[in-house]
Amino acid sequence: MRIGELARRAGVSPRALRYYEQQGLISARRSANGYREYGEADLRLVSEIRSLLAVGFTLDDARPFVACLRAGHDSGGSCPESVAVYRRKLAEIDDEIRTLLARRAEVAAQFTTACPGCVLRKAGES
Amino acid sequence: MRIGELARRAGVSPRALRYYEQQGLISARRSANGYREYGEADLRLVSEIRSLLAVGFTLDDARPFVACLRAGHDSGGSCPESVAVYRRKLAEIDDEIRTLLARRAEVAAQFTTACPGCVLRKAGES
DNA sequence: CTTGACCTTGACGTTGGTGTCACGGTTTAT
DNA sequence: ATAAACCGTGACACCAACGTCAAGGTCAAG
Repeated sequence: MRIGELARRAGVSPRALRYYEQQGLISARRSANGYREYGEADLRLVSEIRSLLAVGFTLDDARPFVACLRAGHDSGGSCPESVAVYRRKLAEIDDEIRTLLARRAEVAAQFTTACPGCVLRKAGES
Repeated sequence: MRIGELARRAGVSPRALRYYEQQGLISARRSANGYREYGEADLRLVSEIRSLLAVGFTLDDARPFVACLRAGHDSGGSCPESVAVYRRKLAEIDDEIRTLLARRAEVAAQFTTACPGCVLRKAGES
């Protein structure tokens, strides 16, 4: 199939697919006229990339997963490198959550300090 | 005082101060040679901006706070517009926290699905 | 034969808050 | 007088994942 069809089936833009290729995540053989030609396996690769991007992974993070699928594994996340990325990502997310919680507390503190009483009323006045 | 001194005292770069001015957050009179000349009040404005940026506010968010200080209030957060920003920001942060929690759960789910058993071991194998 | 839908590469725009030149004038100290 | 440190404006670089033209080649249908 050509890029337009793969894009439709995967729910992405052709531009995105060219970008993934440029980043070395996917590849395509070329037909005589220069058009990219994809197989069914590529749909799986793109789907994997998409589901990873959807949960906050970067394209770089997705690399080991794609490599894992290409290596013939039925799951992109079953290779050691992918597992490492999973762990790192979970740690990163936990970090961000902690940061946000701390930030929330700090904003709330600044708020009450700057305008005591405002917090409880719906339209605060100084 | 000139831009270099204000920058040092506020712990920012002169570049940042020029940017704040360009964004309409601070202003400076010019001495005969064209140099920006600041007063003590400007240090307070910049400090306010910094403490807001530090907790994830944008420069745009900081605008009402600066206006509030300029209007003579002793706290940048005591004006109604600032209070509105505080509320909005708290809501945004809460949203981000919820998003991150959901994302964390989803990543963990993908992880266990892709590689059941990997989660518990330190060096997972497929 | 021409419209129109598809494909190609290349390159700039987006977002925020600066960093980092370039190029030139001013001031201060020696 | 001259070097060092300061100031000015203007403009490109950054990060990520594309969107959106530009300018053109390809191909099937009518």
